[in-house]
Amino acid sequence: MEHAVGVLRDAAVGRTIGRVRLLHPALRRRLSPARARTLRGARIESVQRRGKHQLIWLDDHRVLHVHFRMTGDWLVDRTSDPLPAHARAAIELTDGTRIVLDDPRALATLDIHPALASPDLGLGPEPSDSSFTADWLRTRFARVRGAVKPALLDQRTVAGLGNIYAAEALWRARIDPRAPAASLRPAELRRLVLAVRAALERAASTRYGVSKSPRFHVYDREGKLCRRCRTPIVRIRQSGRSSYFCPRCQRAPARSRRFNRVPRSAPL
DNA sequence: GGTCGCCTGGTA
DNA sequence: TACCAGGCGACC
Repeated sequence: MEHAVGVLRDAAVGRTIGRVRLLHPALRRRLSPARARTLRGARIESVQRRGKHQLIWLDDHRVLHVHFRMTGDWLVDRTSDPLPAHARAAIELTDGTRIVLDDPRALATLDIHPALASPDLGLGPEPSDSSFTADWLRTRFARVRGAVKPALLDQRTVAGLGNIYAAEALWRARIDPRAPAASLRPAELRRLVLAVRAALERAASTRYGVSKSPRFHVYDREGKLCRRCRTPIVRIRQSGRSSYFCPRCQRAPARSRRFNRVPRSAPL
């Protein structure tokens, strides 16, 4: 994401939109071509990332709001070039630059927000923000009945964390993805904060090929050996998504096991 | 909370 | 051919 935003910023800021082409019916259903036409002549003032969202601020104070979903990316070329195979939208600038939304699965979204209405994205803190703390997680998770992994994927908990890096972070923090979110102890929450940051920093550096170490510790490693304890990695399904974890070094917290135990006084 | 549908492409 | 996919909103 950081990379994509940089590409967009370099190509677009300070330039003027000539036209925006919507090249896939799903995008045209969401944003009418007539509305897209109103972007003509707008100057791009700045580009901002919030979580997985990209906000393109225009000089008329409207916001062009882009979300890549699964497979979106930017390709920058020239208006005169042939369109790439999976071009779903194209932002043509008056200087001849073309910013192509390349998106094989065509799940990315484009929206225009009216002037003076800063979009409410419903996001929690960025992982790097000082407000993303163990205390914040404790507050969030206290109201959650379900497992920690789905709770961590909720963008209101932390902005920008996806399925892969949620799995990676839980592995780093040695937390069972099935553990009830509300059962996590302070020490685990502190580890989780650091682990989320570490996992995402790793994601950013991998993007540039800085790191030579393997891409993932657990994600997509079903049956392969845990890098810490050599136990085979397990894949399960949680809220419709794959979760990968090490059944040995990501144990459910001791406290939740105690909670689950039937009290001695309870009748059988 | 969980499941489905959106879309298309890669892989077994 | 079937299943899988890094997200998310609509729906139960």
